[in-house]
Amino acid sequence: MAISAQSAKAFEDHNHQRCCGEVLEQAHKLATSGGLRLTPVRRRTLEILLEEHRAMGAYEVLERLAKDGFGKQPPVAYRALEFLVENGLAHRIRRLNAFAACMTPGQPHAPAFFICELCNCVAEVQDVSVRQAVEAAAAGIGFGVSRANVEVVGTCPACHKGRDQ
Amino acid sequence: MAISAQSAKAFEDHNHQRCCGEVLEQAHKLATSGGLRLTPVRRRTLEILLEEHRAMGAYEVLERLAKDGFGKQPPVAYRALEFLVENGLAHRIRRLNAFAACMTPGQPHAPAFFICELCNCVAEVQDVSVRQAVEAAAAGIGFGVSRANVEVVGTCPACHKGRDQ
DNA sequence: GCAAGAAATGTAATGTTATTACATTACCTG
DNA sequence: CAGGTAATGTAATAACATTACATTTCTTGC
Ligand SMILES: [Zn+2]
Ligand SMILES: [Zn+2]
Ligand SMILES: [Zn+2]
Ligand SMILES: [Zn+2]
Repeated sequence: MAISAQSAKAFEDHNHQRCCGEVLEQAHKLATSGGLRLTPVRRRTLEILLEEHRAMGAYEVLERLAKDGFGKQPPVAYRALEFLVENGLAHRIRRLNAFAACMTPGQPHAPAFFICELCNCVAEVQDVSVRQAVEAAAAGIGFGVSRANVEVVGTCPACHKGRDQ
Repeated sequence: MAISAQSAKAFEDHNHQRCCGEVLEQAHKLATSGGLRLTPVRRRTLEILLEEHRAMGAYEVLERLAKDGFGKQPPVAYRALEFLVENGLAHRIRRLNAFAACMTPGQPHAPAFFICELCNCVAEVQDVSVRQAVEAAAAGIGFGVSRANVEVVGTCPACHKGRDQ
């Protein structure tokens, strides 16, 4: 049995201010050490994604950026988001046509996303056993994995509880 | 270790005529026994999806349907596709904004999709261990799973071989 | 410091995917 | 065959995403 289910901050009571702060700091470190340019739009985009543990559509991000004085056209948001995704600072959630900040930037990645269909919160979990199962299945059919999306829809602990009343 | 990687027809030499035929027959059975109405548009849509082991966009399906004398507007395709998905005769591949015929309709379902980024073919694999890993991860964070998307991008056996020359 | 090139940003236009709303037709049921 | 329900057809629009190109900012070798 492989190591499984790490903490899913999104579903736990936690100091979110600090939670964001840590991720932003980590992002900053990665930028300086890795030669990435975390420009104002990009940084602001990451901050916006970090505000809540949920995914945001590109146009929702764009609206926020426009209010903050950045450009008003879709490429402004899409470019910033693309940069974040390519550099491991955000993830794209295909199921939602949306983006979420990465909660463990810079670390080895095999994320699974758990999306609550009631409150829309999204938890990113680094789960080795899911990845291993995918790799094993791929090996069984001679498939070479380059990227895997694991997106699970259901109810988060809080909403799950509420529903059973 | 759980049972893993069943056959992935899409990646194997096989009698595809027969492969389609079986799925269509199975779909027909399900329809009659389950009280589903597999109307002409819906049946034709399924046939179109079955022609190749790849996913098709709704507008691509629509074009084909229109040529066959059905309606020319998006809802024609989207409705037929929605019907097929809801009744387990097709799957939606979020990663591709596209749809693929289900290769094992009527049977218990925990599909993972393997998408070749070179030839665009898509294999549907019923893999218990992937599902188990997802369930375990979910249990670990108190999440109640209702649906899971597992979509893996990479290279299929044929393309993988070709690339190593 | 300052030109030349590269990277990032801003904007307009357009392409692609998906849904809403409503009229019409086909189907079932008594 | 009337009355209700499910399915289909069409128009309009919404939501998501990309291309193309002008402009600015940053870097780098001199
Ligand atoms: Zn937090
Ligand atoms: Zn991550
Ligand atoms: Zn086949
Ligand atoms: Zn299936």
